[in-house]
Amino acid sequence: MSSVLDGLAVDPASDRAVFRQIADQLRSAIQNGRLNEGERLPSEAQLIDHYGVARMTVRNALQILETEGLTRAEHGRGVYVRKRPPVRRLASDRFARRHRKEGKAAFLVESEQAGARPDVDLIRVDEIPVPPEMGERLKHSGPVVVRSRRYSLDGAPVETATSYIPAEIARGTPITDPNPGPGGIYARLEELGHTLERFTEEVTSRMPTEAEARLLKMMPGVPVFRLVRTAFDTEGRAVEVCDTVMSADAYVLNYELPAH
Amino acid sequence: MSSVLDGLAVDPASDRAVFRQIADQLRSAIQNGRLNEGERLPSEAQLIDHYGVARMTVRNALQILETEGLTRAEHGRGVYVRKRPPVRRLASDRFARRHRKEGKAAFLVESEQAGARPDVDLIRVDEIPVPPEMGERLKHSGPVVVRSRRYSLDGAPVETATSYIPAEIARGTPITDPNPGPGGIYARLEELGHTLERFTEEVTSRMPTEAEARLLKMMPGVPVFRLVRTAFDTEGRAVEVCDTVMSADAYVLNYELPAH
DNA sequence: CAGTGGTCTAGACCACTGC
DNA sequence: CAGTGGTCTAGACCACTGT
Repeated sequence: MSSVLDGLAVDPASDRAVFRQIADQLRSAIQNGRLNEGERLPSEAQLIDHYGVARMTVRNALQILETEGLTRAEHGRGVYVRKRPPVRRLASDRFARRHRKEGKAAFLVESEQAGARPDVDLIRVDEIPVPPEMGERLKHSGPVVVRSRRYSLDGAPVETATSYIPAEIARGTPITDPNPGPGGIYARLEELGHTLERFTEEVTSRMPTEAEARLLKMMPGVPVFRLVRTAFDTEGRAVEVCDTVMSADAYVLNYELPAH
Repeated sequence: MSSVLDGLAVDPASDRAVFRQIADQLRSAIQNGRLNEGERLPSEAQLIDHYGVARMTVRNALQILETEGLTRAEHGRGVYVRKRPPVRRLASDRFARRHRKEGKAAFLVESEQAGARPDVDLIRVDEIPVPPEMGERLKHSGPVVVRSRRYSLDGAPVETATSYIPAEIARGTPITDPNPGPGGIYARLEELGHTLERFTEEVTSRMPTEAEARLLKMMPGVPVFRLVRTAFDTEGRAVEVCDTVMSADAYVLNYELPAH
């Protein structure tokens, strides 16, 4: 019976805790390919037998790997080496006007290029007093129209987005419809005379909240990107802020910076 | 004796596991300010008494909060609500030539603006065969000069960076010195005739490896940004790739995108 | 020293999966 | 059904902190 555990043992006298040593050995088995993506790890019972330790010790070791995002536990089935999901690469020109000409919103265009089936759900439109953070970004203190929605690829949720638009701009326009029409809300803003000139994006990363983990069906050990984009028109006015939370394992963000 | 636990209890009959209920209650105490930054949580013993559960149950609850980055445990002292560290905001024009004119490297300039004491250590310069990923980015297959270093702010490590420069460009120049001189290696590259025209940056986020967590002295539950920047000269040639790993709680990345 | 968290043992019962 | 991971109990000894 050959196994990934062959020849592996822990040193109870070591400074390093036993459960960390076990985690180290399983981690390197994953990293150098003795355990491949999607393969099952030895069961808890097997690890208990092999290392001669208590169940808690084994479970602490497995928890480390799960927290690092290397494995996922499936109740009743086993612990598996996690597969890396297909990633969505965001180009720095993804909001360029030429991509809107086709009458499609950014998310749909990119998904098709990536060969994945896109989906949008949980669409909600409201009018509320502007939240303080968004008021600062918009330099606006009146009410705002809030559009929130969730995006999925091949049925897996990857991103939630919430847009804030000053109500005086959006009220009574297709922007307040669940489906704002071809080209998305940026196309509508331009039709309303707010020709878009530039966007700023602010990117942070952290562990998801419980609510985010549930909405995005996230595995433990995966962080989120928070990306807040502000759209400015040619008069320098901020006309929209979009607050996006993305499962970080599904994204690569690309940006282009000038040298001058 | 008033305490944050006053009136809190768990429902053993609930679908939600007891340790998750305890975590939920502590989490909301943190989020709505009944427990402030830097304050100590009730000790394990107090939680055991209050909820009438075993120690493992309490520890599982505390582990959730630690994984979420909300608390840190200090051996022998207690469990504390984590303070958010000062963040470093990276502007999209941080590599603009005008910022080099003063003869300072980007990191030093930004740190001074932020009012923090910068530090660079663990500097290493080597010449090695190009690693495959970097070869692709550089479109280069020969040897490369590798410069690695670690940056700290006010004594706290925040970022490691490794630069790859084709050896035919860097060999025998100040780029191979531990201290490459005023303006950093970008200034040296321009003196060598490689006027820089643009940079691309690729941003991802994930949990740190063990080695990264150690080097950056990271708290559990904090992800890292990986930022890979490629510098192109006016002839369109990639002259440097810089592979950066940053403690995500210490950074906000800002980018500017054109709309056309 | 007492109080704290870190590690570990040796069980128990449960819910889920696949045969 | 047997095997898996999920939850929980009730202890033990240790290392670190502050008084």
